[in-house]
Amino acid sequence: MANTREHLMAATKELLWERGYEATSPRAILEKSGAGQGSFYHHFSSKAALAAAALQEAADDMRVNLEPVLHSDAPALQRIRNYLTMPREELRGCRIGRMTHEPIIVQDETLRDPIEAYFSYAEQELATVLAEAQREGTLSESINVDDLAATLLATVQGGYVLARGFQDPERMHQAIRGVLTLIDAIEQKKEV
Amino acid sequence: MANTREHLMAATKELLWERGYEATSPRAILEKSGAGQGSFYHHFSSKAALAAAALQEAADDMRVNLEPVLHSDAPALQRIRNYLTMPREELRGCRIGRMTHEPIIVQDETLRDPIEAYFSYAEQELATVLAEAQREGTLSESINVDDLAATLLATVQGGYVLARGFQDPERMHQAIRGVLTLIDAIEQKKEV
DNA sequence: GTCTATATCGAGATAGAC
DNA sequence: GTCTATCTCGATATAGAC
Repeated sequence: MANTREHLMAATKELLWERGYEATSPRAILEKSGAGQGSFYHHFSSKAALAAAALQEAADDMRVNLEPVLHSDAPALQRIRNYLTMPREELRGCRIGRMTHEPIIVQDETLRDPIEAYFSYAEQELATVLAEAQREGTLSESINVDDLAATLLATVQGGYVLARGFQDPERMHQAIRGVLTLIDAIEQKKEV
Repeated sequence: MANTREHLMAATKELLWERGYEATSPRAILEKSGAGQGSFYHHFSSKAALAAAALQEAADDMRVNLEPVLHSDAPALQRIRNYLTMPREELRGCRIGRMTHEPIIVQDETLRDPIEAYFSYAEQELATVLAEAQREGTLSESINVDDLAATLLATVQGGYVLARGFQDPERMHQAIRGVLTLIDAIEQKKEV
């Protein structure tokens, strides 16, 4: 197989999402990917190395999903709403955010890097769109866009936590609706 | 030791907070608690049974922290602000929320129960205080208090995720500031 | 680049003495 | 109630042949 490496990566991405890092064993990766023992340690020096590569890919996937939503030709504040309401796998949790509570991930530079980079990217992008909304006149200039961007990200991340805690996707939607209501309430109507 | 059981519980609460369920081994619990093998399985039938008891206690602790903040004699909306800004161990994460991403926790009724119960309690309490704010005239009646309560909880939970992802407590504060700003913006000034 | 065999260690629990 | 000994299994690799 020329693409054994890809198979290993794909299996690892799935397993990390489902079980996290510690609970994902090389054995499980081999079974899911169909690769053999030898292939694993031929392509990657360790479980950590494979996981780091898989996390990087997962973060890239998420960027690819986010990009069109925040850069459509809709008005800025509408793009923010679109971000908040974009389809999500509520019960599976966030592939990136779910890793943050494993000490081993947070302590290992290589493993934490893709996570921090993704969050950083997402906050930046959101803040940029919020700043556009200010220029368009729909968002008050008095709002700190970096803070609000963090709030939006946090609401989504926390929404996943609630959905999983209750085992009910609706709990995430509820949190999202709440923040949408706040945004509606502060939206400045443009002169006509 | 008459209170070996308590020592086991206390050690487990700490370890669950720090490492989560799967990564917490009976061995580690014994070392931290100072108890011996025999005591563990004398007092608890399994690791899961001990963890369930420990999670229940942790949730109770959190209730005890929350209660005075939401039931002080401050105006309702101020109590909400106090909730959002109460001191937290940002980098340690939420003792309850951090568990939600472990499949084994979510699948086991006994383990998920204390988590769901705590979230349910917190949402209820927040919603009640928000409804008081509506009666006091500082919060618009058009706001759905259940949705907003979910948003507040989610912001805090997501704030933990961000703080851990960046390994920076400030990231949580940022998210909190953002939602405080929104609340300030929608607050209805009472007639004087 | 992939395979099978082997090694070491800790997890999670049981057994039976004290 | 607590102790020490023991058991079984899976995690995470390494070794060396093909």
